[in-house]
Order: sequence, then structure tokens, then C-alpha cells
Amino acid sequence: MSRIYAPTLREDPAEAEVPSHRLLLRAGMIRKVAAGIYTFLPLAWRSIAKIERIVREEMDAIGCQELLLPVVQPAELWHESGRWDVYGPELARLKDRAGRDFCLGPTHEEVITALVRNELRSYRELPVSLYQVNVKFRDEIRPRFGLLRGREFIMKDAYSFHATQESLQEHYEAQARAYGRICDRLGLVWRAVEADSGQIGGKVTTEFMALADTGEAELVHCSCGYAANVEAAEAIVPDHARSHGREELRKVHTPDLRTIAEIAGAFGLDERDTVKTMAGTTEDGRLVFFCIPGDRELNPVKAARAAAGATLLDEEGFAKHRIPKGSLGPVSPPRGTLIVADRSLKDDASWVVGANEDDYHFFGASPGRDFQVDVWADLVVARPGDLCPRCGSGLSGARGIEVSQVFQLGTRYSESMGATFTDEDGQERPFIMGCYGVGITRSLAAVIEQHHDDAGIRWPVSVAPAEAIVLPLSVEGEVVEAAEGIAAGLADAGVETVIDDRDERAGVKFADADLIGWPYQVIIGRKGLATGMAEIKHRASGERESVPLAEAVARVRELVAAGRS
RNA sequence: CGGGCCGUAGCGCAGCUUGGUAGCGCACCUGCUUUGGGAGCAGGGGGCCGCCGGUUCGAAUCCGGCCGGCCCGACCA
Repeated sequence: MSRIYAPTLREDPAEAEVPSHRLLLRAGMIRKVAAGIYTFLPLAWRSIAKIERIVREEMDAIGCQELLLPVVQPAELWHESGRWDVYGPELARLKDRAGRDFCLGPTHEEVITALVRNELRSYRELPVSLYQVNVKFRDEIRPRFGLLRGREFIMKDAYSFHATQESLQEHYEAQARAYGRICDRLGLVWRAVEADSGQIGGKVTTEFMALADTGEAELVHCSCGYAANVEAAEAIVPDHARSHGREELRKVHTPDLRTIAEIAGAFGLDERDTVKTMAGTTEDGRLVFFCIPGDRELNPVKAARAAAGATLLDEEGFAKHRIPKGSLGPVSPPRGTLIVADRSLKDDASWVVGANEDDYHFFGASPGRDFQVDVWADLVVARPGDLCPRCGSGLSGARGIEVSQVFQLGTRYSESMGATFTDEDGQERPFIMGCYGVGITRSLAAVIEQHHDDAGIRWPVSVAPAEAIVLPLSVEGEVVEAAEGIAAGLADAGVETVIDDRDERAGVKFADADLIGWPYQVIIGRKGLATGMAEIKHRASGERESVPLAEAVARVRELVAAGRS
């Protein structure tokens, strides 16, 4: 310990908001170099090595082979895939001395596809699955929460190449099972959730979420086992008073009432008794109105899918189409407007909507009589209280940290980059691909989010920088000798052990041991020594036990063995 | 990119309103005492006060610009 470089902080750093960030800084595990960029000090590096070892074991076990791809990647590959122009400012670009364009890899599909297209020619060589553990760089809009959203981070990414969809499916499921085991071994409370399949659609993907209030992702889950990211979840809005009977259409003067909250408030309605209309344009420039329950959020991915890749209008768009923001509705919209409505409104025969005229709304607008709905679709972001798409019970909500994700890519990269093999029938076909990522450094933070208390970190044995620490409480020869004996005995017994032989007072050693969070503390003091006893403190539970000095090594070995995974 | 807040010793902060040449706690160094839950006393070291410019006899303090950081937002009509 005296030689471990772990500069602990007594006070909370001002910049840290979430527990993992605060504790990683205080425990002397990380230091910030720039926004979202960190140095990993020895303790963090030991834990990272353990996470990596678990990940490697699970990857190797399903036949995935490790290699290493470059961080600096030539622009040509990204031009081939088409992502050089699509990726945006998150992609860090640079030039070499000759002025050639390069980027720092935010992900490695291009490089690995370029590799295999030269090396794999026949279906006989497939499937192949390759992985690496490497540094990634993404120039995030807003890095925050320490390691939870950094710009430079460590990731395990695997890529698989298949001749058939069945083969991909099989490996995808093997990866998903491996990811579940990884989460278990890291000591995480987690859920596999249905995830956003992206604007392109048709992709199969699952995210692995460590449940935590500090997580940036919102998810819904059900006792039947269903779980989904709210961005991806099918929304089944429960029935309620929205099923109004048919009324007469009334145009109502609503001066200065723009938002749903204002309209509902002024007329004593519940927000869900109103209809919110949002405007967008389809890929070919057609105006489209999305109508959803007033208390709901539009899901842009669902909106795009329902209406030919539609995106919502910005301020310029409103000006260009000359429509009144805050008073939109499906009744008498501009000529040619596509009306897309959320399917939960189907049973409602009496809508409160904007009149497409400043300061006026319609009450009692009825689909089929006062306007036509062109498309009924699921448009809204799911939320707790909605019904489970599998079993129909009410969904619960939770927040999560996305620690890993598995993804069926299909031929997105192999086709654009000309990566093909010759199939059984002599035909050239693009590889069918999958990719699978584990955020190593994010997982480290996620473990801390789930395993800490006011005093510090409470590492699971599998991820701890070391399994046990020996604390000699005084500098007297006898105590130090006994402590060194125990430490040597533990090391011989195969327990990863450190000893805090600093010339510090007992209180300092206790506080640092709790802060850093070694799973087991073996405390050797003058008092105990007098009766031949050592004390073992279990950091996770706070439990303490007294054991005879001679049995301390065996007892710790037993405890540690039970906690390993 | 928009809004808010903040840059003073390694960390946490005060000083700025009212301009006069920088301070507190922790950490660090030396000595003595202490030694099972972040010790006590005494002494000591450490600062381009984010950067550039302006005002002034004089700027950490007032003004302008820039840079950096943190928080909130960036579909929620």
C-alpha cells in the first residue's frame, strides 16, 4: 500500500455530480485531463484489467477471436461506407503531414470490413467472429458524469461475418447470452432491453442496461420479463376518459393559448383530453401533421417510420410553410398535408385541436366527419403505466446505464464496401454481419453506481482492485510483523492482497480502506494481538468478525473464493 | 449550438459590491507529543488571482474580448 499510487481526496471534487464520478476521483482512481478524457491510475487500471479478463473469457468461450485494430483510420474507408459525410462532428478528424484525411475511430466497422473482404473468400471459412479491446474516441456534444459519458473510453467490440441469416441469428444469441454472463460476473443488476432500431429500421438489437437512477436511458419493464428502452418500446396507451362521444364541431377563441398546458388549464381539461399536433416534412418534402394525445411525447423514430422518413420542422420550416405554431390541427390543414394520428386516438370521436389559425382551436373535431386521418400508427414514446405488449399488464419504469449492446447489422457495411464471399452455389454475396460492444470503462462506473455507500465504493470481489487489504493499526514491530505475516500468507493462498503499511493513524487507514472499497479488510491491532485475534471487516455488508490470527488467512480465502466469478 | 453559473496554492473555498500589491481549511515539509475511525502544538514552503487588452498613480477587484469548466436545454408547438 505504501507504494500504491492512489492519491485519495478527503473532500468531494466540485465537478463531480454522480456517485461513480465522485468516488473514482476521491479514491484516486482517475484524474481528468480534459473534458471527457481521463487518466486511469493504478487502482482503476487493476479493476479495468479484471473487467477485460471477464469479457475476454466470455468472448473466447463462444469462439470469438481477439485482434487489435488501429485507432487512427484513413478517411477513404469512411468514404466507402458513406459515413464520412453522415457521422457529423462526433467523428474526430485529422490530417497527416501529407494532408491526407484520417479520423479517430469511434467504432471499427469500416476497418474490420476492409480486413475481411481481402482475406475471407469462401462460405467454407464462415462464420468468423473477431473482437478487440481498444480505446475509442467520440467527440460527444456534452461529455458528463465522468466515465459514464466520456469522449475517450475503452470498449470491447466484436464483429461477426456470416453466410446466412440463420448463422448470424445463432451467433447473435450466443453473444447476448455471453453479455448476460458478463453483467452477472461484474455484479450488476441488469436488464436486456429492446432498443431503438434506428432511423433505417429493420435491424435487430438489444441493449444491456445496468439499472441505476443516474442512468441516462429510460426503460419500461414488466413482471413477465419484457423490457424495452422507451425510445423503442411499442406504446399501448391504456383506455381512459379519452373515448369521448361525438359532439358538435365548435370553433373557440383561445387568445394567447399556445401550449397544451395552457389550453387544458383554461378550459379545465386534463392534458390527455386534448390532441397535440406536431408538424414535419417527409423525405420528399410533403408536409405532415402528427396528432398525438396531449399528454404524450412524439417518438421521432416512430414518426419517421410512419411517414416516409419524416423529420420535424424547425423554426424556418414553420415560417416557410406559414403555419401557426401552437395552433395546429388536422382540420383544414394546408392542401396536401398528410395526417398521421396515434392509434390510441382512434376511439375518440371528439378532439380538442388547433384550428391552424392563431388564437383559435376546435373543440369536438371528429375524425371521418371533420377531417380524414391518412395513417393510424403508434407514434408516442412509451412510459410507465402503458400496457405490456406481451402480456397486457401495466409496465413499470426504470432508468439504466447502457453498458453493452448487440446488433444485427445485416449487409449495411459489406454491401457498401464491397465485402463479399463466394457461396455454395458459386454466387458472390455480401457478408451478413453483426456487431457487439461492451463499454469497459462505462461498466466500471456502472458497478460503482450500484455498489457504494456514503463512505465509498463497495467492490464486488470480481472487479475489486484487490481482494483484501491488511491494515496494521500501529507502527509497532509486533503489529507490523503480524500484519506482514498475514499478508504473505494471503498472497501464498492465492488471494490478491495489499497491505497498508503507511505511517498513518488508524482512522486514516480505515477511511481510505472504506473509500477505495477493498472487499475484505484484515485489521491487526495491538488490542486484538494481545488475545491472538484479527478482525475481518466485510466492506459490502459492514459485518465484522473476530478470528484467531492463525485462521485469518483460511477465512479470508474462503470468503474471497465465494465472491469470485 | 442556446441559456445559467464558475475560473484565486494539489483539493475545497473566502476576498471582488466600496481598486491600495492575497487569505482560510485540508493536503505538503520540519520538530515534539499522540497512535483502533480522517490527532495536537509549534514552525515552514508553495500563487503568471484562466489569457489578452483597456480604465487608473495603482487592478484578483472596474470595463471589453477571448479561452476553459460545470449545470440545464437542444421534437415536446
